[in-house]
Amino acid sequence: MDAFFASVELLRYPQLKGLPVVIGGSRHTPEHEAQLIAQWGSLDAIPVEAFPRLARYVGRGVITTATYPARQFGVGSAMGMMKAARLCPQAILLPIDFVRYRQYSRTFKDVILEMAPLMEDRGVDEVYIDFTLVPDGQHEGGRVLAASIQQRIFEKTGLTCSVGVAPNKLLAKMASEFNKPQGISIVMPQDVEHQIWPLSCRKINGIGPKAGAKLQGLGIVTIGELAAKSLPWLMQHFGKSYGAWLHAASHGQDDRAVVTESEPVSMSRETTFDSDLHAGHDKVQLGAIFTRLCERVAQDLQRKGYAGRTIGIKLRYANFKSVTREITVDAFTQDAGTIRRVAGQCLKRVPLEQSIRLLGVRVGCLVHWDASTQQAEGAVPVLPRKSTGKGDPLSLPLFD
DNA sequence: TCTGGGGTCCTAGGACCC
DNA sequence: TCTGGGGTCCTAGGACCC
Repeated sequence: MDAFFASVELLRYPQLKGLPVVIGGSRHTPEHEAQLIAQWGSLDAIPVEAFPRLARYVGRGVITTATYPARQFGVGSAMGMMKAARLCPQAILLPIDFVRYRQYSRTFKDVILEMAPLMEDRGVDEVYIDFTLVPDGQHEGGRVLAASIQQRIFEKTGLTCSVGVAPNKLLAKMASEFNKPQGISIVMPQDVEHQIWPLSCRKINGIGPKAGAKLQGLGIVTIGELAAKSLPWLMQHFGKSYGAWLHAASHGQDDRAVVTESEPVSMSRETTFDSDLHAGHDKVQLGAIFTRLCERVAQDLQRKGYAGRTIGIKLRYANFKSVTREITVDAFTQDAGTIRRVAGQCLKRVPLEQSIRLLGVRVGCLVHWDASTQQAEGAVPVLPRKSTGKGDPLSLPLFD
């Protein structure tokens, strides 16, 4: 989806079309929306001058999305708000409304599922679609189906998206970036040399800041330069696994399937404080936040029907260094009190001299859970045996 | 310019078992 | 007097993605 969060906001504030708008910082609340409607009659009646500007923002947030006019100023997602404010102080700042974005996410994905049932969810604004067996999926290299998906999504939501069509997910993802917004790009295997090789390595999904910097240090900037390196050379510098992957990716090779079903591995809640807190001085406040995080994770587990037995915490110090601790217990749980108790044990094993900027709680090793019977549903992972095996005929040593 | 929140996967060492 | 080989699980950290 093109500038997804911002585009959803423009649907309710059409008067902001064409202007630099960024989403981030605070959360949308129904109360604030009600107040705006009371004041102006309707949301689309609010004059542009009345919207808050980025320049006024004070705090720790990051930009989640910027409209294309805002991107002209160098503002982009994941950028700190204070930096963005310097680059484009006049940009209009809107709070994040995840509830609404999820609704639009569900809608556009349902549109796609009607047209092409093999769809892999890649988050709130992105999917992979298998065109292979869809009627007309091969017409004009996929362009016809891509265009009709775009049109149906626009009819249902008023939102635009960009589509990349290619023989695998790696290339399709890259192709989808070529013509944003509202673009369609097709990459055939024989196009890799002239369409992919000139691009920066960082355009490959899976090469991030660290790998990108390491590659640059080795004199490799473009994908073509990466493709020119031998497999043994890459494995020598990046390890067997990642090296082999780099080699394949640089040649446009990717055999991952489109995965239509998946189970969650963990659920977590975390929060960054408005200002740093200290375990000694702010004990009461931290305790309340900690308990609240445990309650929220428990609530998430219960709502979605899961329980877990690995309970962990995350802590980020004022210097941005993070530590994690986790404990795996015998019994699965989705209970806030149990989570709080075990997470408390984790917290005891972490140094607390420094000030803290973030606290998080995580539950992993999940199973489907029936709250009424307090039992796992379906296949339960086998718990490791705690016994020494003494007296168990099946565990007699084969040799000494 | 100090950097959100929710995830996944990988690596590597140690415990423990046969 | 230093000592095999295979496996799984647990833990901590880190890279990366949306």
